[in-house]
Amino acid sequence: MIIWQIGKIVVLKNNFFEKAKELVKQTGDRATYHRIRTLCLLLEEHHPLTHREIEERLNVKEQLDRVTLYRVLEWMTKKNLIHKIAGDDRVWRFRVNTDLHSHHHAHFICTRCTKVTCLDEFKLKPNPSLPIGYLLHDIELTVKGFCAECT
Amino acid sequence: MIIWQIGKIVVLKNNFFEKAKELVKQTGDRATYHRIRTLCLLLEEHHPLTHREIEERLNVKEQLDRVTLYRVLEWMTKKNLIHKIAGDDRVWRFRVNTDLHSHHHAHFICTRCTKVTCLDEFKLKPNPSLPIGYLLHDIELTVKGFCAECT
DNA sequence: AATCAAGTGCAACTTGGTTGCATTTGATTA
DNA sequence: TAATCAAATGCAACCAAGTTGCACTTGATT
Ligand SMILES: [Mn+2]
Ligand SMILES: [Mn+2]
Ligand SMILES: [Zn+2]
Ligand SMILES: [Zn+2]
Repeated sequence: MIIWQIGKIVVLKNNFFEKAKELVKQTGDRATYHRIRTLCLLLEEHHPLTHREIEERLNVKEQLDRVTLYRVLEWMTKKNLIHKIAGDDRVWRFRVNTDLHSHHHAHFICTRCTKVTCLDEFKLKPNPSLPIGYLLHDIELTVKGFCAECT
Repeated sequence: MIIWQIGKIVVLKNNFFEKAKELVKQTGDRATYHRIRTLCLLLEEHHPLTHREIEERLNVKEQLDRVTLYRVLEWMTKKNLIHKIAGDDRVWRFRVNTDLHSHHHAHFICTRCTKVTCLDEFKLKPNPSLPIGYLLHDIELTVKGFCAECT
């Protein structure tokens, strides 16, 4: 447990590496270094990240092939450790699924700076009416506009 | 005004070319052949089309450069003649904006056949609460699952 | 320590979309 | 009707996100 202090803001930084390791092991698949490291990063983050952003952050300390990262992210999505969000710039953004942060909420995307924010306030009604024969898997609600910094 | 009959279903096919021409002229910008032709096609269609799908349909009769089509679609979006929908396959889909078909409704995307259907039934509440400083421009609600043909 | 499928790195590829620039065209004007 | 000229188009080259194939490496199991 590390404590960061930025100005007057105190941030408690939990031991995300151990948490990530545990979560990866729980899937039953191999607990590889890159899987743990990537999940660890996503656990730390407060907003969804693109493949590029993740790659840049991870490559600061140790090299990681971009194809491997694509496969790691794909695997984590399949294992429900993370979820991905389709942006207006045709780029996926990834965010960890925790108990607190399920993917049943809306996302805000700033059309000026392209940053994505999760709108946890927004609750969606779980069973909308669909045409006959249609099967619902997921609902994605995206709000577009300018964020506080871009207004 | 042409009438088509498929089995017992009678379809009235309006003069979309003249309608398209009129709509393009109303913008004040140049009423070019490709703009009119593309809008004409989208007026006829019952569901959103990708750039590819539009290109294929238009190239049946006369050649049209793909870059020009990209620019025509971009222009029509800017002029609010059409709107585009972000799909899970990282491909834009375009659909005409008519008075009846505003873009304030939800879209269903089949994750098996990738077809997109407009859910005109779905109404969205117009003013959701956002964090302070955030400015809303648009809401996009996408429902994912299997369509009637893929279930 | 030996085993071997699962995971990784690398190169080559695919695809949707963009950019720069020379040529053509549609509305305006003479 | 012909001249004009910015707007629109066609073409080639480019870009970036994501995928595929295959040889090499590694983590769990024995
Ligand atoms: Mn989210
Ligand atoms: Mn629509
Ligand atoms: Zn912003
Ligand atoms: Zn389908």
